[in-house]
Amino acid sequence: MPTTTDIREEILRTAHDLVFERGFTGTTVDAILDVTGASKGAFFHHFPSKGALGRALIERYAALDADVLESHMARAEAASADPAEQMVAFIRAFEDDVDSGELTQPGCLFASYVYEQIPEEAHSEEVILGAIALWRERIREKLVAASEIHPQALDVDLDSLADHVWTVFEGGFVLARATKDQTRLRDQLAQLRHYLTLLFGLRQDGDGEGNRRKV
Amino acid sequence: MPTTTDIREEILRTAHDLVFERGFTGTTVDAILDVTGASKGAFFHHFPSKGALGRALIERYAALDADVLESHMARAEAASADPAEQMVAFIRAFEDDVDSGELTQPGCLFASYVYEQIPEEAHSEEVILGAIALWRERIREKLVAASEIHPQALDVDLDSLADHVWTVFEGGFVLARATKDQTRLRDQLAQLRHYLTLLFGLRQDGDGEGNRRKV
DNA sequence: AGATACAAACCAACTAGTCGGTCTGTCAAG
DNA sequence: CTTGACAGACCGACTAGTTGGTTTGTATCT
Repeated sequence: MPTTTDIREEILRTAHDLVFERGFTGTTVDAILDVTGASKGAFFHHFPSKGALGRALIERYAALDADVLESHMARAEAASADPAEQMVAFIRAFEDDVDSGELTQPGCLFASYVYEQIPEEAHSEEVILGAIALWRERIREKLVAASEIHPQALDVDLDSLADHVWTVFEGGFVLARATKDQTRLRDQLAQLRHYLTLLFGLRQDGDGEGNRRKV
Repeated sequence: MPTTTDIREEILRTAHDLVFERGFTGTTVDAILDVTGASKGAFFHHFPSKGALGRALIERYAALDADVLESHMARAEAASADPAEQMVAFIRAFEDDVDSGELTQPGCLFASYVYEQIPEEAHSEEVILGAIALWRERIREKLVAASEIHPQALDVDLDSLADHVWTVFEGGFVLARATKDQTRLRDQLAQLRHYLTLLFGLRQDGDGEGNRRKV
């Protein structure tokens, strides 16, 4: 028995898809209504304004993002006790995601928001900043631990190195979007992985050469 | 004596600024008119449609982008004969740009376009793809030459490594935009530089430690 | 005269948001 | 068990303002 409030989730879902590919400003309320089949009354019953939808969207996205971060990190932690190896496994987990076609369309709602003017009432900046900080902190603790075990080949700033992971993701998203080729994202993540491998002096792992074979 | 057709350039300039911070869809023709003081007739005299403006904007941006690529590469080539050192100098040139406050607002019009639905008639994809290809090729030749001199510490794919430079720029832009802190972009470029340094086994250069001092 | 480079009023389509009303379920009184 | 009061979810026509784009007119230059 479907509860009535499913319609809010339905709106959120389709709104996410539309905004993800057309941008927030480029997505009209009517377009969302057309796809969901919901009425205008229903929409504005659940969201006081379009800006409020924008807020709900990034919050939802940030929560999903945090889940992915945590689940992939947990997987990496299970794979090895060495924090440096964990970071490598962490990155590789995302590469595997791309290969297994996990991501339907690459991209990041944060970047999308950052390049647009989102209604003030959405207060998207604080959500985005929070997400960035979360990645930074979670990864930084690994890097600090890693640098205590492995002598760094180069004395790099671990704060910005932590950010670097996020950065390569974002850049990879843009590249994959522009070229419409998801494998480009995976290759970029591989480069990031190589950097960490070199920095912490790890031996090359499983897949033979540092490169992926072309698919 | 200003020629009358300056108004087209004026429109282009202000449109760039507005689109750069609000996105293309979020920038109305009227808004551009308000800032420039131009009339609607003037606008549609120079541009058959808003989509045509979008086209002119990326073309212009791509040309500027190519100039920056070439000028910075030329500077790097003048600094050293070693292609690996040139790449390092190339990256550092951009870091210096950030430090000297060259960039008023960080970001990339390509990324902005990629995250929006731009009118078809703009054919922005081909321009963006061309810009990416330009960076890829110009940098790849350096990397290939570098790998012939310096044994790579890790056998990475040079094609995707060439893309990686572009990727880190794009990611750095998003990071700097989200945090409204340009130094984050510089730090990300530094990480990229460190990666290349490690990969080609270069000695650390001028500024002592691999990190920048905090500003 | 004819082309170029504008200006300004104008338009149809679309925009987010509103508003009166309906439908459904719940819960308490009779 | 029935009835009636009430609340939340939802509908869809409507509106005020905005959107990209057009039309008509005009001044200037060749």
